Amino acid sequence: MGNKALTRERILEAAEVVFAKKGYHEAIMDEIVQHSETSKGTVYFHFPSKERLFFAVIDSLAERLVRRVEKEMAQESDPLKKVEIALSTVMESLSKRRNLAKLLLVQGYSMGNAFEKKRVEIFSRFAALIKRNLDQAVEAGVARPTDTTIVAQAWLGAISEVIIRWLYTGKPTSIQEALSVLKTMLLQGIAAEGREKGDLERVPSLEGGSP
Amino acid sequence: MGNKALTRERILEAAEVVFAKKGYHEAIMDEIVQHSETSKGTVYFHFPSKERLFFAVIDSLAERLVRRVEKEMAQESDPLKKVEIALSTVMESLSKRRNLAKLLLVQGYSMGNAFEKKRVEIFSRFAALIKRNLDQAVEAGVARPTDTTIVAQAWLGAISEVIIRWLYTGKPTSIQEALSVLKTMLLQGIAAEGREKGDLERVPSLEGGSP
DNA sequence: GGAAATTGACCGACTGGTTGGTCGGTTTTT
DNA sequence: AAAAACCGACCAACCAGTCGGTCAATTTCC
Repeated sequence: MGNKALTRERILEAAEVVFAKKGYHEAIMDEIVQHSETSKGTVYFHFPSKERLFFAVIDSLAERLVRRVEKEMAQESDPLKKVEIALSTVMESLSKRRNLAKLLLVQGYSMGNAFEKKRVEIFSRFAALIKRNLDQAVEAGVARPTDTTIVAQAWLGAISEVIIRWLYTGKPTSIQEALSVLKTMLLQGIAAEGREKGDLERVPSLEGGSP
Repeated sequence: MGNKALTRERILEAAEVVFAKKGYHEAIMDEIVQHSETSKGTVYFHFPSKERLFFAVIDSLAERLVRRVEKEMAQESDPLKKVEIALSTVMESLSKRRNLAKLLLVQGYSMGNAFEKKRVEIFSRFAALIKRNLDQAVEAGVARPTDTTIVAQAWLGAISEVIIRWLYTGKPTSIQEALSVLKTMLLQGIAAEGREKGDLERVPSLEGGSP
């Protein structure tokens, strides 16, 4: 088993699972070791500490998600649509992968203050992504001029909260529906006054899968 | 110093400070003991475990905040204004007391999964408070009909996120300003279509203190 | 009234389980 | 044969919770 990168990946995956399930403190290194089918020595050969391992997991997940959002957005040119797509993509990804959601939205906190920097850093990446397009929407006159930094943050907070609740209580049963309510509310919250009715109605519901 | 209630209170206050500063796991019982100027035996005489002590702190803070919000709302009868007041009061309280904000918004998570129930429970109290008045606003035709449960949750999430960021990065410098941007956005997000312009503009900025 | 017993609040030295991290050694790769 | 990757038994620090005990205030009993 001489493939370094592969072993590293196995450890990362095991860590993702265990951290998501247990949270930082309750995740025991030995469990990650077991789950990764390597050994303690190996884990510590690849990652210098529990903390760094955790960060590596978060980073890699966030990276992938950002990439995905950027890719989806690139398909579209209308700024308001771009924003919509960013929202949809984030919501959809988080609601489809519990581990991802738990790690990015919740478990980080359980590190205590050590995590704050990291969390701010990661949330900021998404916020920046959204803000950029909000600004364009404002410029195009389709969104009301406002502090887009705050709005972007607030959006993430809103999404985060609704998904967290869903993760832990199972309510609402249909997260898709909730997310579409959410999206309508968020978009209306920034809409320019003179917008036509249709613009908000035609929100493409996050695809509901196959019938 | 034979006053039981007083000692209990001292311990609660010490715990509030230490938990807010360090988070659950990094808060060491001995530090709370020291800070409370009692003894380990006494702390464990009043609270059966670290976890229970933490819950007691949170509960007491949440209780007080809910009371305050309810009291403020009682002054007003217009449902939309009530909702506004609820928003303002929560925002103001959280932004004025860092300990409160940290404990209610952040540190709870650091307990790991044990806390989720509690957190959901507490957030739900506030969400219910907001939802109730949103429903009335919808009925009165001043708010667009929508899933008010989701909206209430989302609002809390948005507030929470903006305040957390402010707590940890100090940005934006003026949280008051941010919160008023936030409030405008949230209220516009639920406004009924036919609303007059003035209704959203006249948002009473969270009092900015004395000049 | 007051001695004796009881109770309730408080104290802090100690402990034992838990768990991140280490290290000497082995296997695999180059 | 040197280096890189891997292994897992072991260690030591940390800290929540315990427990034997003090002391003052009440209550009981003569």
